[in-house]
Parts: sequence; structure tokens; C-alpha cells
Amino acid sequence: MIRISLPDGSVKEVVAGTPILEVITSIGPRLAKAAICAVVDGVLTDVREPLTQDSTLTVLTKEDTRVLETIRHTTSHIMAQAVKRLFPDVKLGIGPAIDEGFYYDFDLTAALADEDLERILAEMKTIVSQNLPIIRKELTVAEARTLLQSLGETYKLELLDELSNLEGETITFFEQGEFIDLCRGPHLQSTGALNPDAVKLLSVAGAYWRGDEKRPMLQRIYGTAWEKATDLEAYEWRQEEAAKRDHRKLGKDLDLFSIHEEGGAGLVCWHPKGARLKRTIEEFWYQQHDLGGYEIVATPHIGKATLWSISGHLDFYRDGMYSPMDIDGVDYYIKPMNCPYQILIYKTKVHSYRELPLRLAEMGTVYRYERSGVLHGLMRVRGFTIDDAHIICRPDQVDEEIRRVYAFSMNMLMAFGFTEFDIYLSTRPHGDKAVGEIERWEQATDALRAALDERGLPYQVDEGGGAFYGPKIDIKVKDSLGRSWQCSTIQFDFNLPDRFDMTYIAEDGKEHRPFMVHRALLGSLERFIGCLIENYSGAFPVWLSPIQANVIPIADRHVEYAHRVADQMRTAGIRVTVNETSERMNAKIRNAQLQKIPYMLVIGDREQDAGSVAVRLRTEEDLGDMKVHDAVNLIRSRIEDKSQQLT
RNA sequence: GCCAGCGUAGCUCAAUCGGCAGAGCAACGGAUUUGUAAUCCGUAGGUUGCCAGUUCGAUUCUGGCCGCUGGCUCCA
Repeated sequence: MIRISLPDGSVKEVVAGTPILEVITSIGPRLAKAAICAVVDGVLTDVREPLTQDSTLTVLTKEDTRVLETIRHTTSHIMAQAVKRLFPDVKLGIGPAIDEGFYYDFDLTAALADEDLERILAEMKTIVSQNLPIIRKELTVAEARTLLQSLGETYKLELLDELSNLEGETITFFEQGEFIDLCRGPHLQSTGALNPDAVKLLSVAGAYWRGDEKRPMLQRIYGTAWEKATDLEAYEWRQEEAAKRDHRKLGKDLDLFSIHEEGGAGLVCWHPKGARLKRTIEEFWYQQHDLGGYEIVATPHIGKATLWSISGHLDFYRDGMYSPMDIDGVDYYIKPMNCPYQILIYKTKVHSYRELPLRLAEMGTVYRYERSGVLHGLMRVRGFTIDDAHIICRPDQVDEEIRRVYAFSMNMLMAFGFTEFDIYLSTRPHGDKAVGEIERWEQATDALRAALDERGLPYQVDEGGGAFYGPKIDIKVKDSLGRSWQCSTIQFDFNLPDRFDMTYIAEDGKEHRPFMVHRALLGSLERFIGCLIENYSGAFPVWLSPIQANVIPIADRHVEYAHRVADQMRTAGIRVTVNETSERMNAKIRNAQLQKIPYMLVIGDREQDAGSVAVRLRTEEDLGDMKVHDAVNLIRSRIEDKSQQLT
């Protein structure tokens, strides 16, 4: 007998091997009917699985959001069944549930088009209406192999080979009608349990088998599934809202930047307003770095092959570099990274241990080859500016420096209004792929971990995910469509100090190798601005707004006073424009609103006589009449405190 | 790079099952001088991404290239 603990604190004793569903039935037949899946010892589990040891059991019904994973997984099976009915020669890849939906990969001779998605969905609805029971089966490896061979599922056979090594002898399958699939589960109890009105097939995409581009490309169908049709509608509405925040659309609407076919893919042109935004960020960044103990440097855009050969870039990073250009018979490369030149600056003299830590920083523009298919607005480009710095320090300074730089990084990101991050700690790659002594790796990794723990924010550890040259912390922020983009990175480097033979003279009068840390806080300025645009939907806090105030004279006779007001504002350091077109006031307000200008200063006879302005906010709030200097003070204080508040 | 889709005026989008390419906004000219999200009238704007091919005729069909979108892979 084994003991099963239930959420209400009660305990049921059952024979080992009793299926979960039987236990649930003994709790109540109604619950058994409503049960979609279960959580056993914290793991999402199919209700047909047997309980083999003492465990805690939670039954999930459709009220629990965790069942979505099960619903989506079953939907992917139903989709695969539909595809198999329509295209009998199809071979199945994998079909998991993902964040907001599911996909399934198919090896199919015919190319799938949107019309096919409609046909597939129609067939899926048929399968739902047939209400086929979903049966869980346990087979031995040999039985499983025979079954998959008879089905001709070569990809599944490959998966089976890996599974049979890992999981011993029992392989689970799920069967619904004529369809059977190798699968761990959990699944719904029948195809009829799916709500066909809450399912949508979204897109077809190519995907390499097992993510390996040397292997066949399969056709992946993405879809989404929910409990209720209203949930699907809510999801679609969220997608539409997210699309409105897309930085590519807002970049155009707000006249921030452009990328040109004639100029080249992935090469960004900043328009006046976008460049203003970029400059504001840079000015703040320089100011913070002055306060933070950094020395600002500047380095060239191209460099001789010699440099990239010493640094190892020509060996390890060649794929990311552009072809050399010939200057007087010597190969020069456009720089993909800033570090080698900063190291040359370090090496121009002998350094005492007293000088360290040395923190060299620059806004360094680099160019990297990116395959055409991965380019994406400002988020993935071929030319970008990194807010790059290299911290060179003694071993005894590592802890303090990492703590400082991590805090500096978080403060910087938070100053720009980001509050949600995904933080990763990547440790030493396994095997002999990593350079540098193990002790150094350990010291460095401990320093990174300590800084993260001290701050107390949750992070994930990517074991073995570090670069070959050192462990690192990565901080990612999410875009409007939920894709996460790396901004900050703090990376130890045990490679370049050796390659460039960097040294300092310690107390013992001998040369020692310093630690070196690469770090970027904003990452790529281009990407960072893309994230900023999406984070704020283009309605930037006042200090970042390219235009902070727009003066709106009601009639031509107010234009002169409007300019006097604007001059006062400008003198006070406010970025202000005057709308002197012959549009009506309503149109002027609308245009300012569409440009997401935080303050609209309306001026008519009343204001002109009183020496005031009528302040309207882009939030549609009307602050009414205000003396000009009061308006100036209000806007100035919102610029200075960098808040998102306008009042 | 690979798979699929897309590319029409500055922007958003129509249209042509192969037969003179259209609207709104923006721009420009004029009138209007307006009180919190679009004043009216007019003018101009295009080798339908580029290059070939098929055809009496291609923006439409075919091929190549460039670019964009969604993925795969990689990364700031």
C-alpha cells in the first residue's frame, strides 16, 4: 500500500500501481469526469498514469490554468491526426505545447499553405466531434520499435532510441482512433473534451529536425488552444495590442528611424527625433559613467588583421566578421567588437596594482555579419553601438567589482523604466572547451553568484552555458510580443588577457595577470531603444521624449506669444515646438497626441492676456491654466525626476 | 543561409481571372482664424521592389536577385 496525500490534508491508502484516475473516482465520480490532468509531487501528470509510491496528488480541472498545457498538447496530437488524414504520407516530428500554444513538425512533400490550415482545422473539428477516447499505452522498447517501424515513423524511431537509453523499458504512447503517437503526456481523456471554438492554427514555418541545420527541414504548424472561445478572443486581442506597440511600426509613426534597401539590411538611420532619443540616453550614460568611476575612451572602426589575429577573432569569430578591405596591401577588418583596441590602450604603459581597478568604457559601434533571415527591426541588426566597458582588476578586487557592476547595471536599466528581467548565470562549459584555470573560473563564478544572491532577484543558472573564455551574467528584457532580448551582459574573459599578455606589477614587484570583465549595460543601443519604444508604446517619459512640449496657438494672432513661451521653455532646457500651421486647434491637438508629445500648451486670447498657458497632457488630462513659469517648473521637475508621471 | 508568405504614391490600403492603376491621410496652392483627438476647395504625386523570360500586350504568369514578415539556427 502507498499513501497519497491530497490538498485538503487527507490521505488515501491505495495499492501501488493504482491509476490516478481510479484514486480520483474514489474521491468523487464528478471530479473524475472533470479531471483534465493531475500534479503528482509537483509534476504535471496524465490521469491514466499509475501511482507507484507515496506522493502528493492535486487534481486539475479546467478551472486551473496549468491544464492549458495539457489542452495544447492534446490539440497538437489532434492536429497531427488531422494532417495524417489529409496527407497520408506525412512523417511526424515533435509536437509540444509551448508558451501560448503548441506546434507540430511534419515531414511532408507538399508545401503547406494557408488554405491547408483551414482544411486541417476543419478536420480537427471532425476529430473533436467524433469524441475519440484517448488511451494511454505502455509498451516495451521492442514493441514500440515494431509499432513505429510499421508506421514508418523514422523520426519517432530516432527519439525512441534516445528514450530507451534514458528511461529504461517502458515507453508510453497515446492512442485516439486510428492515430497513435509516442508521447509522455499528459492528455485529455477524449478528443471531445477539447473546445473546438477555442483553437486556432496560426502559421506555417520551416524548422530543422532537432534544430540542426544539417538535418532535414520540417514544416512546423503553430497553433494556439484555450479553454473557452473568449480566452482565444482575449489572446487575439492581446496580440493585436502588442502589434500596435511594435517598435517597427512606432519607429515609422513617430519618425524615429529607418532602414533602407539601398543602404543595406540591418543598417539603421536615425531620424532627428530618434537621434535625439539616442543622444539623451548617451548623455545620461556618460554622466552615470563619470559618477561610476569609469574612464571614457574612443577607438577606431577598423583594424589590421594583426590585431584580430592576436585577439583570436579571426580564428573564433570569423563568421561574424565582414570580408577584409585592402589598405596599402594590408588586410583591415571592420570591428565586430571593441575589446582588442581597449586592451591596446591598457597596454600602452606598465600598470601598478595601485591603479586597479581600471574601468574603460566607450560607446563603440561595431559591425557583425548576421544571416539575412534573423534581422529584425532594431532588435537584430548588422551595425550597432555597444555601451561597452572593460574592467581590469586584481583577483582580490573581483568580488567588489562584480557587485558594483551588477548594481550599476540594474540601476541603469531601472532608470529607463524596466522592471521585469530574465536573469541568467552561465557557468563553465563542460569538457576541455574552456580556456583558463579552473580556480579562476570558480572564483569568477562565485563572484557572479554572490552579486546575484545579494540583490535577491530570481535568476536561472545555465550550467555549462558560459562562453569558452569565461562565465557570465546575462540580463534580458521582454518585448511586446513576449520575445526576450538580451541587454546587459557581464562576462569574465580568461582568454584575451593571455593573448595580449596583459599584466600589472603587484606588491611583490612581479608581473601578474589581471582579471578582465567585459560588460555592456544597455547592450546594443539600437536594441535597447527598440525595447524602450515597446516598453512605453512610444509614450516616453518626459526626460526621454524627443519633443517634450508642443505649443498650440489657437489663431494666427497668438503665434508671436506662442514663440515667446517656447523661447522661455527652450531656455529652461525643455525640447519644445510650436505648431503654426493653419490647422484648427482640434487638429493640432490630435497631431500632438498622435506624436505622443507629453505636454500640449494651448494658447488663445485668455492665456495671452494672462501670460499663461493651458496645459493638456497626452493622457487627455486637462490641467487648465497655468503661469508660464509654473508650466516650466512642472515640466522641468518631471524631466529631472525621470518619472513617467506628467503631473 | 534554410522553409513559408509578402513587396502597388511619403504613409495606410484598394484594383486588374493578362487589356489606359485608385482612395484616404500626408505634401503643395488657396480660402478659413477656429477653445481641447481630423475646416473646406483645389493641385500634384506611380516604369506597381529590381533584372530577365513567356505574350500582340505583364503590375498580374515564370525564373533570378534585393528587401520585408513569421519561424529554424546564432547572438548585443
